[in-house]
Amino acid sequence: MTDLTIASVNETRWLDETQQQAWRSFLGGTTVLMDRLDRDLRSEHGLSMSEYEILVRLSEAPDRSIRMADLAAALSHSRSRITHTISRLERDGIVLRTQCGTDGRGVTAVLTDRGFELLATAAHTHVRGVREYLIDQCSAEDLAATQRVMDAIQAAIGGRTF
Amino acid sequence: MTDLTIASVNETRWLDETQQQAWRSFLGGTTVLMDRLDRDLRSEHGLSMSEYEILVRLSEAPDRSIRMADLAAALSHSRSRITHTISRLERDGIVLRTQCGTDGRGVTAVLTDRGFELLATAAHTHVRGVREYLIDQCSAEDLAATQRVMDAIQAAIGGRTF
DNA sequence: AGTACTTGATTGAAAGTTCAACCATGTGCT
DNA sequence: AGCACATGGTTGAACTTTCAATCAAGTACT
Repeated sequence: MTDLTIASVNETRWLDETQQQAWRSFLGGTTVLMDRLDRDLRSEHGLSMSEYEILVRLSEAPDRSIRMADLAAALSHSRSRITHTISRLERDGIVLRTQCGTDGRGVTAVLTDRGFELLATAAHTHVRGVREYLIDQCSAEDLAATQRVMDAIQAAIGGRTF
Repeated sequence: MTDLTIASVNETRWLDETQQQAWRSFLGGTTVLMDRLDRDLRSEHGLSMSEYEILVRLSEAPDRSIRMADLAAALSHSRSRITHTISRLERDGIVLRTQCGTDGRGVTAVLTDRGFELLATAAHTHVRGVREYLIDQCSAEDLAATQRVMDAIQAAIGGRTF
C-alpha cells in the first residue's frame, strides 16, 4: 500500500490493438445478440427480454413465487424497475402480488397459470434464438471459454451497489 | 429443402445443462459488465455508454464527423435514437450538426473541441473499467475465444432489419 | 418531365428505466 | 419502551428508447 507511487495509481494503461479488437467484438456481439433476442420475443409474444427473464425465474422457484427484492437481486435490476415491471405484468394477468407471510414489509410476485402458459410458448422462440445465434455458431470449447470469462466478470464486479 | 419434415422445422431442441449454464453466465456477465461501465461513466463524466460510443466513433472518423445513418448502422441503433441522442449532445455543446455537401438529405454530426476533451477524459475511466472487469480477469486465450464467439454471433445475425 | 420507389432524417407520443423522496416495517441498542 | 438505523417496497417526475407517421431528397424507369 505505502509502496504505490502516484504514477502507478493515476496512469492509464491503454489497450493494445488485440485487446481493443476483442473489446469491440464483445460490445458489438452482445449488443446485436440481446437486441435480436429481445426483438424476436417482442414480435412473437409481446414480451421483452427482461420480462421473459422474470417469468423464467418465477417458474423455477418454489410455488412459482419470489419476493420483489430477491427478484431484483437475481436479475441485477433496481427495486424500482421490478416494481414497475411487475405492475405491468400484473395488469396483464401474468403475475400476481401477494403479501409475504413472514415479513410484514415483503411482497412476493407469483406466476399465474396464464403467465406459465405464455412462458411455455415463448420459451420455444427464445431457445431457438439462443441456439441459432450463439450455441450453433461456435465450438463447445469456445463456448466454455466464454463462460469462464463471463463468470470472471461477475466475480470481479460482484453484487450491485445502490 | 423439400426433404425437411414438419417435425424438423417445428421441434424445439432444448438446451442441455451445460449449455444452459453457459447461457446464464453469458447473460449475467454482460448485464453486470455493461451496467457497471455505464454507471462509472455516468457518475464520473455524466456520459452514458451509448453517448460515449458515439463520441469514440466520431473522434476516429475523418474530420471527426460521421453521417447520422452511418452512425446508426455502426452502433446498431435506430435512426430515431441517433437523432434524439445527437440532439441532446448538441444541446450540451459536445457535437454539432452540419449539412452533408454531397447529399441534400444528409446530416453529419461533428465532434466539437469541447466534446473531444470530454472524451479524452472519459476514456481513462472507460479503459480502466474494461481492463479491471474484463481483460485483467481472464487469460489471453479465453479472451481470444470469446472474441471468436462474438464475431460468430455478429456474422450469424448480420445487419439490423428495420 | 413524370411517376413510383427508396433512403435520410426528424417528430411526437407511448413505453420503459432511473432517480430521489417517501412510508412502513423490521432490527439492534440502551 | 424508546431511539436510531437498515431494509422492502412504492411513487411520480425526469429522462431515454421505441414506434409510427411524416417530410424531403435521391434514384430508376417510362
